[in-house]
Amino acid sequence: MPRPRTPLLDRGRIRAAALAAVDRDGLAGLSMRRLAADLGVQAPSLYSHYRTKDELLADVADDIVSAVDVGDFAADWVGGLRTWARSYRAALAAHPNLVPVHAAGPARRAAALERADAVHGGLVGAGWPPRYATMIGASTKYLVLGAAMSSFARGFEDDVQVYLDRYPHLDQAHRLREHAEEIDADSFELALDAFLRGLAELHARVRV
Amino acid sequence: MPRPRTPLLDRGRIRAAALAAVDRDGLAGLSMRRLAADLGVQAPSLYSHYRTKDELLADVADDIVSAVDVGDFAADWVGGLRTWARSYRAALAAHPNLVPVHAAGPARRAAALERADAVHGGLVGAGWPPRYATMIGASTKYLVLGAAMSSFARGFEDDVQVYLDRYPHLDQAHRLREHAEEIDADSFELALDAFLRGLAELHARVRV
DNA sequence: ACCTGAACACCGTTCAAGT
DNA sequence: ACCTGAACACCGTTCAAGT
Repeated sequence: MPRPRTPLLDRGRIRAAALAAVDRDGLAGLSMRRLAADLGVQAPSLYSHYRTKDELLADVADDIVSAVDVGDFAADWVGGLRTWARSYRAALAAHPNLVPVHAAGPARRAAALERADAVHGGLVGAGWPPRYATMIGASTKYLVLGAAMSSFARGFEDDVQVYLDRYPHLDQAHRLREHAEEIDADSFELALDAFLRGLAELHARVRV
Repeated sequence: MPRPRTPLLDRGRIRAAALAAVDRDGLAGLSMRRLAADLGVQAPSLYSHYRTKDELLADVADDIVSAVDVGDFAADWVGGLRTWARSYRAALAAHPNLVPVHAAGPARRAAALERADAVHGGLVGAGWPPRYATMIGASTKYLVLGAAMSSFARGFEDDVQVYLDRYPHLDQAHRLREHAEEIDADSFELALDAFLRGLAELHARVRV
């Protein structure tokens, strides 16, 4: 096979194909060989563009985080946090199989670091002591990552018999799956609302 | 090799070795071959006791969940939630590499289902409508799983140079790692406190 | 019933060779 | 510079054979 005039691959095409494969087959279902096959090349060709599979996945995750909105801290910090959390959760929930990669932290991923920087700056600018800004950033991330990854509703089986008899309070649990998306979204909104409400109370006390 | 008088393996020993291996090498580092070697047998021997690696991991996860305390709902639901969330987070954080397995949901794991049942019953018994009880259970699980898995503080590098210049508000981020445990624990307490405070406000409104 | 060696169909990654 | 085939050191799981 002669080397083609224009390269067969580039990093963008590899990322797009990897994301599609992870959405389709799950994180465990992604292999460099299958990904290469999707792109019409052999597996080792990928290593001309990405040094490892992990580096590729980190880059895919950073693409997704680019859609997260941290621009609402100017007016008030509660609104800034709410916009951040909602857009963060929406971005992650669109590709739930990739959430474990986000969980690894920003480390050296540029888009993720820019967001962490903006959130911290927004909170400190609103009067939160740096230590609290760190904790609030962490807390919100816990909520978003937990919500995006764990899909409470999808964690139950839809077979009634599994829960009947032994778990009296779970007699409706088999119905969770069919409304999973709605329940997960509503649960996240409830959690965010309660959390921000509690934070606002705390804010008054911390400023003195 | 003759078959020994007493079996070399049993499910309990396999689970204990698997948990130790996951704590040591991470979830990705666990292989049935290495696990078998740790136990002094060949890999296929494991399949006389567990049908698949996934089934083994689900069982290990269920062992861990057995330590979670859901017995505090009798007096008041806020205290019940707090005890549940704290003991849940502590149990998971003791084996953070295993959190993705917990994230898969209770499904058919007995200990996990008993806890889900008790939490739902406790909340409904305290006057929450079933729909809210579901959402509160989900919300709390988001917080716990997110906190146990993502370790906000460990997500940053401890090299100063990585963040300097480009991310002005992250100028202290390289210090996060050395206080990671404390920061993660405090952040979780802050989140739980704010969340419960907000829920208490909501409770008053929902009961009318 | 429980354990073994051999085998099947996979992995991520490296490397010398081709253009 | 980019892609290839071959190879290395692994995987989870199955299965016939042993006791």
